[in-house]
Amino acid sequence: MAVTIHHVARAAEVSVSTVSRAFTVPEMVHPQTRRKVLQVAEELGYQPNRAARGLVTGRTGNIGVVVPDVANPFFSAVLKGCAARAREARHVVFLADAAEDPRVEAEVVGAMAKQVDGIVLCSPREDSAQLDRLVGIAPLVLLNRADSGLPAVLMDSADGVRQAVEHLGALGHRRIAHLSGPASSWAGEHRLRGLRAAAPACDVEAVELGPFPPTFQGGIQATDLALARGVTAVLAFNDLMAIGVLNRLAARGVSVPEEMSVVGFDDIEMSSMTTQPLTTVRMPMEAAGRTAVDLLLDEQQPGPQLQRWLPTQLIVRSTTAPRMPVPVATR
Amino acid sequence: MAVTIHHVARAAEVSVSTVSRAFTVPEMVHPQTRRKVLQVAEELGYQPNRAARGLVTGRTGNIGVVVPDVANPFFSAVLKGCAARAREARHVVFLADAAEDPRVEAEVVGAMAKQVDGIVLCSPREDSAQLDRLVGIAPLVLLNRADSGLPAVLMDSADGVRQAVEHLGALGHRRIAHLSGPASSWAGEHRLRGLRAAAPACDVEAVELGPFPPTFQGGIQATDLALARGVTAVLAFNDLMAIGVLNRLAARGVSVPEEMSVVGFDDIEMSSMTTQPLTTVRMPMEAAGRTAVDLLLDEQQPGPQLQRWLPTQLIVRSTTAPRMPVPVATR
DNA sequence: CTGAAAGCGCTAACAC
DNA sequence: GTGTTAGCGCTTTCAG
Repeated sequence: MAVTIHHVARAAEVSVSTVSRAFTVPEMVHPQTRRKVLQVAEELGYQPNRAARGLVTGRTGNIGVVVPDVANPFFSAVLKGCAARAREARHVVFLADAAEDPRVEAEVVGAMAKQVDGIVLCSPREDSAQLDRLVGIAPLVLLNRADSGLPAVLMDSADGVRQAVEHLGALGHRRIAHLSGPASSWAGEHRLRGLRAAAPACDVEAVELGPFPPTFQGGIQATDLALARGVTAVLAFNDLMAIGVLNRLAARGVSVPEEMSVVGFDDIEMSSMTTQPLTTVRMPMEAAGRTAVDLLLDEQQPGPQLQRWLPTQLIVRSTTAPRMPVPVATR
Repeated sequence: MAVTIHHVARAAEVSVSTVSRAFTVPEMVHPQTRRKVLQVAEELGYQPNRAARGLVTGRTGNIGVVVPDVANPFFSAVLKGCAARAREARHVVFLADAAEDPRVEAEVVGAMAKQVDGIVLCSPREDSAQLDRLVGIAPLVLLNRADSGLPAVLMDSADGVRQAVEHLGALGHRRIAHLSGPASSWAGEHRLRGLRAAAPACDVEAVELGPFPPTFQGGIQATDLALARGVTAVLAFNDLMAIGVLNRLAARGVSVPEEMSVVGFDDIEMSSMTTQPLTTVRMPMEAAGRTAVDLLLDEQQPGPQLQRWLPTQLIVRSTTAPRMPVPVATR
């Protein structure tokens, strides 16, 4: 086995508790002793076993993060935020990819439970009842969903929708399509509510299409439906879909943004990676990850229903108005 | 505290050892006893504490993965592969984002060391000496780099370069630029060797440019240099750069692939997400992650210098030949 | 087949 | 300030 606290104690000619203290409460040991202990530890290459420590303290210094799909830029950005914040707090991140499967989600929560101080559940796919059963297994924070009275980090995408609709409305668009993602998506519901509130207020008609898979292919598939409904703009569930839409529009000879405006959600990097004029609602994903970890670390007293809303912002890349007559106020 | 093995033992009216055995060596306990134990455990919601188990068995059931940047699609794909393979082996993944910083890399290896059965180091940025110091702290597997006699998973990108050069050469390109990424990249070195070997053989002249940051911006920056050197094709370090190149070419009014062919490395998803004719060398990243975990799990006897090479493949999306006169064999 | 007991590496009272 | 000791939750001899 590796070098333990006993080896250090022996070599430094002190007791194990002194070594332990030198690491955990340095100010409690004589400076000289401390120096010697730390030096010996360094020489021996001693690193405290965090698992053993966790066993007795009850706190592990690990943060669990469960995502539906690491390869999804949305979640890898969240993950990056979590990892960064965790590191600042001298914690390490435990990751599980739930492969979009609710059962796997529950399973990994169980597997990580005792090895972490808390778990960030990103856009969990399970239903409320399943979620309830996880409460108590470990401190939980939801990201991108509010449920089961758990603390949650949420993005105000309803407001993002509002900004998008307002923008399009101001340009003269009167009929826009909303391409929804997976039906079970909490964020999707939330956006839809935002859409239904914003559309009448901006004098635009919202055509609700979907659900579609939140992918490039989903975008392709959705485009033809949108085109058939005679809209002049589409609001896609995420950037992957939006890029699919752009591709399909190009294939069908529809020019963007002259004949059709496209607005995407989620990922800022992605939109900078297409040469197409894609307008985006920027979601602060990395900040969301950081905030979720914050909540976990602060969680001394389980404040009931603690929710943190993060703002979203419309990034406009194209301002072309639709070809239809733009109504002018006549007074 | 949560429900421990003692609670189960008490409730099932057996000893802790029996409960333990029911989980770890089921065939060693009487079927009837086993059934009862497992049932009671289920009812109580008991989950073995893996940290405690690890303390005595020496094996934790955790796999550590260190990546320079989770948000990079290349690494998130690797991560996905690792997570998938780990799950199959009933292991969990411990993730650390090293933020492209060699020091952080060494640090997190230390932090994870005792909590994992082994660590996958993805494209480590540290130099050989620093790497040497990590050997022994924990079983290590390198991904995308060969060094310090450690087992490694490598992608045969030199062969990918060969395929790309051969392809371009066959189309009549005689002068192509190679945009390299970070200078310290092992994979970069390896590709460069591939390039230098392939270019003369295919009768093309390779203009080596760089190093550039392996980003969208890096591509922008590199493009102007490439253009000034009068090449008809560029081979970008990765797809992010390639997309930057495409954007910059568009901005400068250079049409692709008529006036310039662009070949990228790495990410297959990415290339399906641009409407531009981007040809790619496909890197089997997810498979690489899986393989790395395989190596870790198999690692009974530390086989000296065990290396696994994964094939790469050119995905051609555009076959336009350059405008320069194509040499025709006259015989 | 099952139970009792000895730790895994560490921290946290409790003494000195 | 420092040492001693009792566990944290679990597996694993060693006896029955």
